Amino acid sequence: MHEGQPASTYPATLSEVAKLARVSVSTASKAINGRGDVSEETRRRVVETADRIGFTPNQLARSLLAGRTGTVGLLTSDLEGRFVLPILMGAEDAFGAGQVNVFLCDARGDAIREQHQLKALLKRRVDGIIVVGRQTDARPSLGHSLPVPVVYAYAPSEDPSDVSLTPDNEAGGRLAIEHLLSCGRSRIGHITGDPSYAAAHDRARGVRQALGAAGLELRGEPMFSEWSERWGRDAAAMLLDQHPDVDAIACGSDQIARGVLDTLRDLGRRVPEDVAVIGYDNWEVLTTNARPELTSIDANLQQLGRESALALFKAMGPNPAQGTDGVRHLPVRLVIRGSTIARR
Amino acid sequence: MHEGQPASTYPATLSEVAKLARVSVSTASKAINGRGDVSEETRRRVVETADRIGFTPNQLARSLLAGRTGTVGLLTSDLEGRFVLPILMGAEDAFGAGQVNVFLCDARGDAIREQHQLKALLKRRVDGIIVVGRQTDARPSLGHSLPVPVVYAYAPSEDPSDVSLTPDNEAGGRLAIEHLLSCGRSRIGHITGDPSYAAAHDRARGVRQALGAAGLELRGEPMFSEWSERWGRDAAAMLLDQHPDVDAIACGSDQIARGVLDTLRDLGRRVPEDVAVIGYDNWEVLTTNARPELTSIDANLQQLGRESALALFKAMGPNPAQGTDGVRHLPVRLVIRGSTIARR
DNA sequence: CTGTTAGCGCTTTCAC
DNA sequence: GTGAAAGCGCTAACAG
Repeated sequence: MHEGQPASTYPATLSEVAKLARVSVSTASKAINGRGDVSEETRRRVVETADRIGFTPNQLARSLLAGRTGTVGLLTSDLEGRFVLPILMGAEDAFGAGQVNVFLCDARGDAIREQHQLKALLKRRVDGIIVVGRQTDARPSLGHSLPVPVVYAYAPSEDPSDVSLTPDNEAGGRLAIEHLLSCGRSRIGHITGDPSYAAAHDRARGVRQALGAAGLELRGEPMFSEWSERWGRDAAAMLLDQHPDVDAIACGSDQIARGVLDTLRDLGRRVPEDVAVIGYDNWEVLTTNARPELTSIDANLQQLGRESALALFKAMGPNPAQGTDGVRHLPVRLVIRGSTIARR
Repeated sequence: MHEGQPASTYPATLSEVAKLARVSVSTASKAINGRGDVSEETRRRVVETADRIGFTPNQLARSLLAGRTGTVGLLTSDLEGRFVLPILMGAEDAFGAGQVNVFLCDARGDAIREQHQLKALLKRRVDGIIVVGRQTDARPSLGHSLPVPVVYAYAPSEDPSDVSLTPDNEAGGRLAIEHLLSCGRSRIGHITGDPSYAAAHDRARGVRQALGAAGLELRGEPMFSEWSERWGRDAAAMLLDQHPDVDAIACGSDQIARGVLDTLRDLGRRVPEDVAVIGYDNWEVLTTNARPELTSIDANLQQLGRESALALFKAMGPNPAQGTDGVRHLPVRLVIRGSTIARR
């Protein structure tokens, strides 16, 4: 298979192929796309010629004709990309590699910029748009007056008639506690992050539910402040001071959990023997390097991306199934490591 | 400004606008693009009509005609996105928001997949391609037979006639040491990562250069193993055992530095008073949460992205300046925090 | 100032 | 089997 022509040359067109193969453009088209009835010999000659001069079909022309481009816009405000990349990968998987290409646009959390990017995507006739936020708080809808379907991933839309997919943080909180309970813990504290995040409250609610279901209560109130190791360190010290008997700490993020581990170590408490610790997010760089390695809740973001792509795909198809509207809360997953169960 | 029409409707075309505004398509085109001579009144009428029915010009048609699409492919094997995202942002900045859109393709480190993605990008007639690797080791060239210019970012191309931009790791190593020297340190060890990475060797070379220039020698040999906190912890213990007098440790990554900090703490060495520590990468989640906060070397990836975009831009333009070939090593930057200079 | 014409590269009837 | 012709949506000559 040839690699095309020198960089300076103009990309070959179908009519050039046709001329060289001494057939008409339409025949060349059919030959190359395996369509229609073309004699085996003609097809061979055309394909060979195309290969020789490095013909690459112009997808723009095809798209113009077809009315579909096979492109999708990923509109994000997730500067760090912790959420957007797994979602991108999941989407690429779901669409099937090479079938669909993704425009990644970063709006930098700016509504004006988002409108710009949206306009640009529409001009390029994307077949659909996935909007990825960086928090799980509901965000304003792009509206229903768009000519393409939209799916909201991670950050759901405020509008319940939009299609949104977001991790089930409440279930995550429950899952964390159920695991701690199953490890024989019962005196559990909860240190979490920024109270302006819905995620913090959702997880805390799950924590309370699971404790309540077991007839237990949280040690103290959930402690809110920020998603940082520093806060984890400080809060852990406070918690241990006020409730020296805690035998487990559920954390709102892995960063916080790392801080908690540090303080426990400083205070001479053994993990997990004296106090078990569980994080949230399963951010590998933090969890697998911790001492001991950190048990955590994984939001299955790649799966979320795949599902988002699937939902979009469905909405892009001929009969955009109506029943799938609203916020879908996707299951999360427990990843057990040494901070809750002693390794041998 | 209207938002377009209901999702079900077909996107309006220019000829529809023209019909409704009772002008010809060409006049409508001129009016909308502010081109040619159109009476003020006609322009107003056309623009108003376009707005009313939510006309969005079809960029595919424009591109087909213009021969340029205003799109760029970002071909990456950087699964985590630590490198690709800042580069993407820098590129978006450099191109000017909304002017250019970026197709992000993940090849998952697979050469076959990369070829697929490349083909897809060429079919879509991207105006240029930026290839982003996840290591600074040279990678195989995509070849010179492509119809569009290619710039290699982070991972340079093996082919010296390609345009490559990569951080100057050697300078980074020097910068780290020069900083430690300026802090009055002289008994310096070097703990770094995977010896199969060029980055590890380049940084180590810089370290040695700067020490040599000051008439000093490294304490022991550079210690290679893996880019992890665990290795940082283990190596630090070893280093302190063999060279108890070290007063500074230059680390090959922030992860390693975090591990080093942990061990120093465990052993009761004060940082930075007894031992100064410097990391590499300036990965915020690691540096700003460390105790004390970690001084580090920042590779200016966003800048790298901007420069890559600029280089591509130049190569995409009418006279693709020839003199810019080869590997450009971009300057790195020291970010001073509490692990090398005591805070008051 | 405005409209007519041609054509970007391709696919798709529909005759031959 | 093959080719001629129309047209996707738009812009850029050129006449009028």
